[in-house]
Amino acid sequence: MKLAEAKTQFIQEWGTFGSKWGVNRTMAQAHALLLVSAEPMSAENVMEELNISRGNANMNLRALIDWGLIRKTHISGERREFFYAEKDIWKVTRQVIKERKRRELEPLRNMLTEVGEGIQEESPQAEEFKKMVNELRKFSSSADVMLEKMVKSEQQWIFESLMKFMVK
Amino acid sequence: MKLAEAKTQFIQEWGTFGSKWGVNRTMAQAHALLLVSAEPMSAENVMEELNISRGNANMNLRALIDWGLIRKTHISGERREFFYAEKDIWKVTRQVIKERKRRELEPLRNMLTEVGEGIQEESPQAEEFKKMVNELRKFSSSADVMLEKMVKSEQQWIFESLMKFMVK
DNA sequence: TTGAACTTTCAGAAATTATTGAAAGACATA
DNA sequence: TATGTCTTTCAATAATTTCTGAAAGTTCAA
Repeated sequence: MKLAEAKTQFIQEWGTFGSKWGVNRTMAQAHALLLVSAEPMSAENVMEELNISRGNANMNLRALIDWGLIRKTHISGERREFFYAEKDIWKVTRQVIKERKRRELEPLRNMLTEVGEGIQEESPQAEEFKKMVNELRKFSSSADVMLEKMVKSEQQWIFESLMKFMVK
Repeated sequence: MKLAEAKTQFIQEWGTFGSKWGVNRTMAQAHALLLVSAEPMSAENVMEELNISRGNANMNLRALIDWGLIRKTHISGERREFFYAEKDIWKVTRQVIKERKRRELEPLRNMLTEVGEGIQEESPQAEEFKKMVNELRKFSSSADVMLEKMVKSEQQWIFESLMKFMVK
């Protein structure tokens, strides 16, 4: 297998994977591209590699910066900006957890609190609703604590530790 | 807050949440609806509650069955089918992990193996590519083991245990 | 075996999401 | 402050995803 084709396949499938998880396909592809690039890339490079427009490249690179997954840099003698990805996979994972938690999990938890409170009705329907909302709230609270620990942990050993612990 | 409006908000936001994670919004809404329903519901009921067509209701209820999140049942004297959701949140979580792992993580891991093997080239670019693919493979392997343990675990205590363990 | 009740399918339509490209903006140099 | 280079924005357009509804399929009681 040639490098170019392996790289293309990697980028394509990473894009597909991203889109199954609600991430813009192009954003995921740009991330994949930078992850395997030995050098920082310009917006121009990214446009060429992914066959996308300048606007699209700009928007998705900015989104990756907002997600904390890539950064801008400058190369001496060059005017334009270059982009490079965080390559430590554990750091990448933590960052993704952190952002998804903030953007998606926390609003959901707020909603659960909101809809769980202040329902006076005591019909079986109301009880069932309150019970489920409460179950979800308890669960999300545990998950939240766990994810927060992961975000703050410096090491990937969490996985290994968890594995050992759960042997049983 | 009235039950009806709390329920509507819950269903809507659950749908939004699902769509951010790559789950069809209507499928997530139907799941939310059944989660908080005290009784099994007919397709007709679901159509009315969510304001969707028969075809849409049918497809999304079937998808939920395929995901192992709801089941069909019969009510004596009734000809049509009724649907009810698994309500144990830990079981629901395990089932979602199991399915996403099977549908999305495993193909990705196969891809990593495929593109990582058989690249002869030894340029810095090729080395960088191979290194990253290998990092991802190692990481996904750990994650895979961890998720498999979670899927097989009978208890939600994993979270609590993990929390204690990680105190540090 | 017929037909009423219900379920499934899927081609076309609608809604949503993503992309383009041109214009405006920013910045550095002279 | 003019000019060239590069970046950002966003309205219009395109691509993708989802939904509808009618027809076909299934089931079952009579």
